[in-house]
Amino acid sequence: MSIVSQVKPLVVKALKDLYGQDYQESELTVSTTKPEFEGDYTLVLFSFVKQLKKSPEQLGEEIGNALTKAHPDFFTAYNVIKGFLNLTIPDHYWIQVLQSEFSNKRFGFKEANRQKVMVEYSSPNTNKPLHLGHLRNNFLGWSVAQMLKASGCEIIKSCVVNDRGIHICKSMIAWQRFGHGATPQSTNTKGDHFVGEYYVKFNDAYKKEVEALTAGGMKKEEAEKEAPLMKEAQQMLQDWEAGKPDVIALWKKMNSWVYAGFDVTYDRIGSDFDKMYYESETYLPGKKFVDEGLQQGLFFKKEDGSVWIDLTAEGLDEKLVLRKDGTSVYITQDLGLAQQKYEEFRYDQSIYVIADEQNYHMKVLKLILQKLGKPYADSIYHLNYGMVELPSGRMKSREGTVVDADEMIEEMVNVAKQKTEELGKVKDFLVTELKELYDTLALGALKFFLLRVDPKKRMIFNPEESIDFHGFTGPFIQYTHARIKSILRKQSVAGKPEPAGSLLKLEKDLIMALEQYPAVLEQAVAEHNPSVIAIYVFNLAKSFNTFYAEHSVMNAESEEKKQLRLQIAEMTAHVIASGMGLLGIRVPERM
RNA sequence: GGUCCGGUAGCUCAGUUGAAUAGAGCAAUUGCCUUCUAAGCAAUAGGUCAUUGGUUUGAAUCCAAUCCGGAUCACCA
Repeated sequence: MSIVSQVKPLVVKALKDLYGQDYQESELTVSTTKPEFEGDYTLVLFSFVKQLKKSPEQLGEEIGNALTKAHPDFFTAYNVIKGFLNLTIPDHYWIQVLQSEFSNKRFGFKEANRQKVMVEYSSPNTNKPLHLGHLRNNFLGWSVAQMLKASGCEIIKSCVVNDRGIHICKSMIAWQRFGHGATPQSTNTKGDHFVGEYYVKFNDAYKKEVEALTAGGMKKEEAEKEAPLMKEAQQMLQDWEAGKPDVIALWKKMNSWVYAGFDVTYDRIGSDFDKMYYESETYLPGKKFVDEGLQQGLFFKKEDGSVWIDLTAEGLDEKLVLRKDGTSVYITQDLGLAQQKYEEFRYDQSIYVIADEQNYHMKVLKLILQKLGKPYADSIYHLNYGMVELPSGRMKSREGTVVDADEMIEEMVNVAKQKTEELGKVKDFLVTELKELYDTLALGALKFFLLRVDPKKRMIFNPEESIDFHGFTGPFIQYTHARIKSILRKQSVAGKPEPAGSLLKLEKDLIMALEQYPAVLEQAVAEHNPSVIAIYVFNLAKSFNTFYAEHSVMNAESEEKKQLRLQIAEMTAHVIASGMGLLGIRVPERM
């Protein structure tokens, strides 16, 4: 149990005993004491002033006095400054916390709670390679799943592959026209990049066709519809839906190239899935929702045969759920997929990791399911995150301003290699060890960079400045871990160390920080927010480095001190590794 | 235009269930490697918390209005 949750009931009781007033724990503000004041935890007194009709100073004295008298083992001192009661918790209490948890690898984690949570993330298109935005999605989804697992949930990670539609046909047309039988193998290109190039080629050629038509006097809008390439793509989509064998064969071939490419990237970044869904298989079942909605009178049919739902009462618009030609739209597919997922897994919660540009879509999806009375409707949670932008603005595939995921990782590995070589600390590493270290550092830097910011916020990525390896970064934390491990290799913790009397300030700071890990985890899970962990782990690492520069572990003043510091070091390493693990970041033993 | 999100140091971001002098990192300046890894530590400097008004003992945080930026409101997915 965290300190705060132990302090609060004692304060409530003191208030009751002293003034006969009942307060809820939620009415109390208890936080760690600011470093410039004496004490460990602080109670804010202002909120009682009015009701109890006493000055803050007087209240502080009375409560502080009562607490230290009633619990001399827990509160050893207090002071009152302005409206704040600062309480001191004795060293032996902190030492006890340390000794009971320092070797607990599951510190902060919870036992299984029988909650089943589905996390859908990544969800790529098969017509282009992954970019920086996808990486944010992947890292976020994977991390949130890991956090939920640590909090006791059973997790099903799923991925919906967008493998059908007009955009896929564009790549196919372009390859037929311009490919001349080239393959990823023959051109030595990663499959997803190979197909992505044809998507770009299509758009270039299409643009030219449109220009030619408008030059001939046609309106732009009309030209965009009449361009031969577009007509060809549309025809291909129809052929695909009709199951025309040669089109299906081409589609399968090109998709297999893309999947081979994706697999390499997923493997590299550590994304994995328990269940794959393909839109080519799930886009049809949604249609039965349309019948259901019509029967319930929830949907209505327009004269042209298209089906709609009226959400104006909810402050939204009329939303199309079925085209006039009877084919399904995006929302129809998603309705069907939600049902399919629920039938298969009977989840308690279903988390969709999708960018915030789809907030409206997800709102409508949930609303429709609620109106249809689906039992799983309320358990849908849209974990929305902001776009990753460049200093010049939003990334656009068509304008070639996307930061490609594979290239990004490669560049990070190069930076890691270069910096490591400059420092020259790992000359005795084997080639395979070096490779692993560079990967660990590169991905650590990249993941930390993308996860340290609140997911809900848009973030700006500046490729000029690239990603740093100093300060608030993954490598900084990884370095701290390696430092600790270096000590522990030289001197391991003895079996049953004795309490070491009083604590120095920096020792206590570290134990206090470590003690907060479970509470931090809880908050991060509640908010579905890995950045809470990232910030915490960074501050912990910083505290350790401050301590490290000031005090020696190996040459501590006494054997007791040495054991105490070894315990602190070991627990710090555990918590760093644990927290980073929840972010999907590995920590090296040496670097 | 409707709806939603955001605006904090030169830059990137914390802090937003109201609480002490608004915090980090980067960039800048300055010290510290003969003892556990200097990818580190310590220090200096940098702020009209978009603006105005309100609520409050107390506001970056809550409310209202305004300004600026973004997303979305497709028979695309």
